[in-house]
Amino acid sequence: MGRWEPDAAGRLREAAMALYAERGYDGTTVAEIADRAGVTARTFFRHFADKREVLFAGSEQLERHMVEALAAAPADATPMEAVTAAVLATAEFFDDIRRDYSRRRAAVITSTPELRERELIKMATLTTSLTDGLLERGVAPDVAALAAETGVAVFRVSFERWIAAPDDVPIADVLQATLKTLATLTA
Amino acid sequence: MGRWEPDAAGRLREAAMALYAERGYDGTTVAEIADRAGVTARTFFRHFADKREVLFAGSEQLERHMVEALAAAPADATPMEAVTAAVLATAEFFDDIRRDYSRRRAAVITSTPELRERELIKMATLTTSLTDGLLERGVAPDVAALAAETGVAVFRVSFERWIAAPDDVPIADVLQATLKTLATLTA
DNA sequence: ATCGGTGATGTCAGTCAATGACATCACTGG
DNA sequence: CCAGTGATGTCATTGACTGACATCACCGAT
Repeated sequence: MGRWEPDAAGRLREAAMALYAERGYDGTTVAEIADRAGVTARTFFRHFADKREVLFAGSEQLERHMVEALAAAPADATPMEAVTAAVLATAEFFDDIRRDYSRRRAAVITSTPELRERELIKMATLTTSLTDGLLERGVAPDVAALAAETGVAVFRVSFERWIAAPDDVPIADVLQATLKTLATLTA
Repeated sequence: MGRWEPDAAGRLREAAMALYAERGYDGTTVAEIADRAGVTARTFFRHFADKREVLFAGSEQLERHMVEALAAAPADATPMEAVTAAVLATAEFFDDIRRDYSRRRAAVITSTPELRERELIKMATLTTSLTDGLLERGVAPDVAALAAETGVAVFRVSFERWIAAPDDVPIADVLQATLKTLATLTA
């Protein structure tokens, strides 16, 4: 396929993460990322819309997965039950291998305003998708929006906790714990 | 003060809004904005951090105002009562004159991803500030975060409604109505 | 009224993100 | 072995943003 080695996008992702972690986002140029990945800057922009997007490559996949889990929930499930299924489905994306990457990624994002902006809009998009999924299940608009918002909040909080947790704690446990906390809060 | 006319920042704001509305955000260059305002592009960047920020100039002011209103609430007010005071205080910023500007501004923002990102981070910052304000009132962290989030949501929804509402509806009424809806929802 | 300081602006040069147009190479199927 | 396809390289260009330095208006002190 490629002119040389395969998986240029993957190499670009790794190169970007390494350089962002090492020199910071602002201190890294696209040309440097491309060099390290063995391609040109032009190729970088063929794989990623901009310099930020390289850190959010998996997000569409995750979103699709959550929406599918939402749709796959039993027809008689309550809105919150369906959302819970979608949230729990994220566990399949974050195994122990991804944890180290996730940690470094989170560190870079929180320290870079431009990247925090991008993350916020990704979360907003995710919320919209889940809301739409609930609407297709016949959920009332108000309830759908609120349930989706809550689900994304649970995912966000859980993800942060998982990153900060010891290495032997799987994300599934954290998600369950967060959902339990939510239940006690609203009880 | 200025080399020529005063209030260069104000002229830049108006010029930017006019051009964004006319040619779109992407179709407008900073040089064009500066030209219309009678200054150079370099001066634009002395007043605004970047091309996006020119549309969010008043936000720090609004945020400060809300935080002050929050702090000024009676010591025995509940967290939600204090947040309500902060939300209602925004009415002083959006008179009828600002309405037309707000409408055009909203139209540009919703149609430009880059600007939506910036708006999201502004709202996130506002939420953080309100949370901090509540913490200083001795509110428990969980409650503070939730109350702040709710308050910002009310403001956001109200603002959208106000823009869509007929010209004779003041924003204060919309804010009250939204708060009332919230009360019935949580009842 | 003159002088010097201060702050805002202009000028200039430069870096870097991002995009369009076109050439080129690797791989595929016939 | 050849033509087609897709990914990549090359080149040129635009435009956002920054640093360094000069310049001008204004203000207070002399």
